[in-house]
Amino acid sequence: MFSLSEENYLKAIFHLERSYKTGVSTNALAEEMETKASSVTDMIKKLSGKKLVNYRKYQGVRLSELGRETAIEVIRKHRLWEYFLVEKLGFQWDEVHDIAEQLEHIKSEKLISQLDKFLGFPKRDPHGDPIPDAQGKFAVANKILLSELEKEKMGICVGVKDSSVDFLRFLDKNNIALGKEIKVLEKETFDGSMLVLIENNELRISQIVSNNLYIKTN
Amino acid sequence: MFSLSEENYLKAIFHLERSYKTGVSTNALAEEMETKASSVTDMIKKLSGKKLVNYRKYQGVRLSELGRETAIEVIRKHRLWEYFLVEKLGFQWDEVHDIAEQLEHIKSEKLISQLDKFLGFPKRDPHGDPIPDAQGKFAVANKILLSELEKEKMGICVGVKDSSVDFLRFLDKNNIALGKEIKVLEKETFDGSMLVLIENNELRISQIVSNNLYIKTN
DNA sequence: AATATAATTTAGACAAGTCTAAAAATAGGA
DNA sequence: TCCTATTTTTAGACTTGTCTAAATTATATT
Repeated sequence: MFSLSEENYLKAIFHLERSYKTGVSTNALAEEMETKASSVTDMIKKLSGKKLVNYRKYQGVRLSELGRETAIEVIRKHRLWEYFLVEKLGFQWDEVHDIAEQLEHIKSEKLISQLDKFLGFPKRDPHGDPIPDAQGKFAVANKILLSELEKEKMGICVGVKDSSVDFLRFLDKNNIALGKEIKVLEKETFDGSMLVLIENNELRISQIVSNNLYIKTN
Repeated sequence: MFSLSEENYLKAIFHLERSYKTGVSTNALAEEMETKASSVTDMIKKLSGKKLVNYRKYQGVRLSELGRETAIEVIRKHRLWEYFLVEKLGFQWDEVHDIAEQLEHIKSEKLISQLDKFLGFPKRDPHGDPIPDAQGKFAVANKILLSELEKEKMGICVGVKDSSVDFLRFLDKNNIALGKEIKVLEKETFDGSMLVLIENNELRISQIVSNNLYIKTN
């Protein structure tokens, strides 16, 4: 249907649209795709010709309905494969991204529907991100950043914002994992750090970390 | 490491080397790859430059040691994925080839070793073909064509030579599957057909079929 | 051994996706 | 508003893998 490159662009635009509500700029897309702005312009024209994006010169791009559906389908595949790699093949959550980047481009509807069934229709991938269902519907977010959690309140780790290998390794090293309960003991105003309790261990956490960890409350 | 196209050529040369012991001809490779002879020549030059094949103009190609190892690694991946699709995801054996053609090019050593372990280190894929182990060793063949089986002798179906969808469908329709015991009741000399017994059913089989079905004896 | 036919290679072109360098458009500050 | 800095687009080139058409080499037949 669509090429590997086209799918990757659609995915990147989808993710960037959260921050660029009025349209994703060429430079932002170039940085996300680790390529040059001129290459982005070329590809945008192609996507536009295929009715996958809406584009007016110098005004940035936005996904069309078709483009959004396609992007969500790729994201669905990516997250299902990540779940498979962790739950069935015993990978760590910081090892799966690059492999899923390849697997997400395999073309077979039946493969994905059977995989979904085999995995028990999981709702979230190992990083806590929702897995779209076959109709493209996401589970609702219902999560806040740890940094937004008030003193003395508690919640459960449900996801990470930054899923870089370094950050995931840091979390593992400090025994922070999805599903674990976390309680805010103290918040320092001057540097934004906080003291938290996780499995009876007190831990001081920087603002950078608390800004990258999602918590489900109540 | 190597491109998708390069891997496909190596795999094709590997398979053709069984019939073309002295070197695989350009035309044979072109037919196998469903491309033109001139494209094959171009690619062979590239493979030769990468020390994957031995090539002298007009003399056909043969895999180098490196080329053979690479081809076997791709075949290992293909067959492990086929096994996964049938045994874990519930696919029929005639549906898996095209999907495995895509999955075989995913690059990750750990993915394959973990998949192998998850599947219980299977020795044969759903078509009865041996799955090379991590060192590239194949299980020994020990099989003959049904057409070579003598009257009154019996054996077990272990594989197919032609794994076209049509042929696999035909086998399913006639209740012939891998692992089933088959006995030759009669052989007709004039048309090569034979009467066989499979699960208490008598069945007349043409020579074309018996030439495409592998049997393990004793 | 000469010649016709078949197989193979070469030459030049094309599409996809990328790049560099230059041109054009936009945005922000005086 | 005008000018400058930034962003974006265009033009032309390159790589990979493919193609057609023509040239070359090998094979087979007499």
